Amino acid sequence: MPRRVDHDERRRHLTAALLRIASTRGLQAVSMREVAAEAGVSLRVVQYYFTDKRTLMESGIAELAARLDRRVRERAGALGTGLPPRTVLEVVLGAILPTDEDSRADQLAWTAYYAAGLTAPAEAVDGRYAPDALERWLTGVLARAVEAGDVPADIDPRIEVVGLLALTNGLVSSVLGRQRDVDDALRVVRYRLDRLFGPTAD
Amino acid sequence: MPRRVDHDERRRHLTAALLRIASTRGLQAVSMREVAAEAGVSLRVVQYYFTDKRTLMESGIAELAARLDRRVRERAGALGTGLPPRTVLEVVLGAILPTDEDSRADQLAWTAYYAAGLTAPAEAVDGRYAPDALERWLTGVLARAVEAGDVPADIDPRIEVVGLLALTNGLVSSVLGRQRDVDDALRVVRYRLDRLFGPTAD
DNA sequence: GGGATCGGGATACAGTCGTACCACAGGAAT
DNA sequence: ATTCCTGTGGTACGACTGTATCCCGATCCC
Repeated sequence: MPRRVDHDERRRHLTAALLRIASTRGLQAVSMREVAAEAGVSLRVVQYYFTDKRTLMESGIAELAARLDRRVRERAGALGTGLPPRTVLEVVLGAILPTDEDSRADQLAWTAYYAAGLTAPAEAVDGRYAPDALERWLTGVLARAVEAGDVPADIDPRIEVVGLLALTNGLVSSVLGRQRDVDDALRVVRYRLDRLFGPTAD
Repeated sequence: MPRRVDHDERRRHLTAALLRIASTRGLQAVSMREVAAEAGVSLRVVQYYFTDKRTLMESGIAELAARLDRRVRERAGALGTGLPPRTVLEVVLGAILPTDEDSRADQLAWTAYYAAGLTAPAEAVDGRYAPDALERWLTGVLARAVEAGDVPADIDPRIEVVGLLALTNGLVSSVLGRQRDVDDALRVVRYRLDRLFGPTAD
């Protein structure tokens, strides 16, 4: 059989299998054997590329964080710089919402990891995804909007952004739970932005 | 040995033990044996009062829903009727945030159940907690505030309330994850209400 | 007083889990 | 050509799981 093997490629394959299980059957359905079966390999292979289950799980959350981060970064980057702040906010917040099946699956897995981390501080989600960075970035964007007069001068950019991010997270949760669909969630976000930026000059 | 036993009391005791485990060590740490140990009884007793594990778990989420509901209802009720809408909203949303150790524990358990329900549709959280009822109630409150002129006439009470509830849920999540403390979260909620109700006539 | 029933102690069973270990095929290095 | 190392199949072990079964002390009904 194949001699020299690309370990990274192998690991990505297994990690993808792990996340597929996590997003469809939950984190408690993730066992080394299940991952092996999902990836179409033997248990030994999973053991070989991830010595521990802990290592395996960490690989899962790392990949997840990378995916979510990439999704936001891609959409923001695809629009270039110099966009109106209102557009930046809408695009970034919209990128967080689970708009297609892939992002829905990732957000499901992310939620599972987050919940697990809440009651297992050791393996917490921590600053992996670094929402703080996002928070700081958007706060800067909004602060510039204040200076430009796009937005009432008496707002607090920091608290506005914290609120917008919390709002979006809350909407994600309700979309995942199917209490609301994505379009409704987007409508709520746009409504908030409309009220923040005044009458829409759309 | 005690002969006739209060089954409901027994079940409440066991359910409390279950929730204690769920909120500290997570839902995956909940086994019949662990619940028995936490409650100081034998495995057989847990089996006796909850034939299934499924039954046990359902008792847990039912109790949780009752607690969260009671918390909101108590605080709102303690203030009587005829309060200004702004106060009602602040009190109700504040009652959702985990302000003390008990409510924090309950929200942790709730989050665990919610996450589990997302990937196990069969035993989903469903309409148990009925946030829809809350949503409708608050929408009515806000609609009356519009009529009374306490609030800009061009707002959409329904979307405002959906946004406020999503915001609060998002804040709960970040408070549980210790990215923010409760006071910060309360500040964000009050800030939003200030912007909604205009200059605070505090 | 004698069943019958309730409450619960003890233990067993089959399954799944993470992990460890042994064996071995086959290219790499010498 | 021999040796060594890498990748993988198979399997075993001990811990834990939910569930089932057997048993018995105590109280209630008659």
